[in-house]
Amino acid sequence: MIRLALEPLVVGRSLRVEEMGPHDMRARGEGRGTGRTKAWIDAAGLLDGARVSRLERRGKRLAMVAADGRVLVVQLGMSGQLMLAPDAAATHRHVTWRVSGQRHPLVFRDPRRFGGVTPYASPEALHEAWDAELGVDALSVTGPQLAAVLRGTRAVKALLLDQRAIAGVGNIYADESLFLAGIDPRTRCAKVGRSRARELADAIRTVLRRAVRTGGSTLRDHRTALGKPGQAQQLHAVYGRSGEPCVRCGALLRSATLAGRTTAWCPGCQRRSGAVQKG
DNA sequence: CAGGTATCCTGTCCGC
DNA sequence: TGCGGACAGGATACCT
Repeated sequence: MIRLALEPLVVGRSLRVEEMGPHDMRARGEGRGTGRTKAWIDAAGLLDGARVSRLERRGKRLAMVAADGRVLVVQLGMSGQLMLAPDAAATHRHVTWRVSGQRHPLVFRDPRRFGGVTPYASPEALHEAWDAELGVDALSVTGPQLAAVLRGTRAVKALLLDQRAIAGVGNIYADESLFLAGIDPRTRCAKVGRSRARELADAIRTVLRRAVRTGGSTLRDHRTALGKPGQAQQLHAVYGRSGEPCVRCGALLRSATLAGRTTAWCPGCQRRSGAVQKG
């Protein structure tokens, strides 16, 4: 979504770092302080004077690849925004780039500072890192690919949140995908058979494509790269609806903490694979 | 190995 | 109106 929206606005254009926020952000392998660390200044300033040749995305990470080979990856975390729009909020801006030929700057802002930027010396270095840290991209995951990582005793919900297994699924869309596939989030990975793995892969692609098409889920702060609220939250069948009746079967939706995250599901529609369901 | 928990931050909402 | 606490879209370090 963000990549699709920004691509026509920044590719082929040059960047100037116009402003840097007062705080440093997470830079891989570095701690954070209240002031600016050298790592942060190096990362945030990396694309100063660079011409953007393309944008690449895998999972939740977006890479801006410069014509001279420099690469800057942006991760938004929980509250991050990357936008080129007239109404980008002025607070919590961490990097502001002037984009040649564009009236409005490109802004990376993130109130909670869970996001960050990571510099790479080349596209090769970028891909090497991504291959090591990220699994197959969720927007195009296939049944066999998912089946290959569905091993072990952990809950399938935990696997969906593991970016090394599948890259790009977060808490909302993990729950929505499991609902669409009719799988109980507590199901152990190894209990998910091949056919259900395919159904889950289909569900993940469907849910994410829908979310991309509708601009993502705006619960509060989220905005598209053009500054508009998303609409995907209107499609939520289970996320944030614990206690309400299931849209499919009417049973009351349950919730529990799983893999450290609030998890909602329908006890009627979603079942554990394999053995007979038990309380 | 895998699960739970704490941690990094700020903003918002709710109950008192 | 103010205040404390719970909670939030993510990721990781560190326990057990």
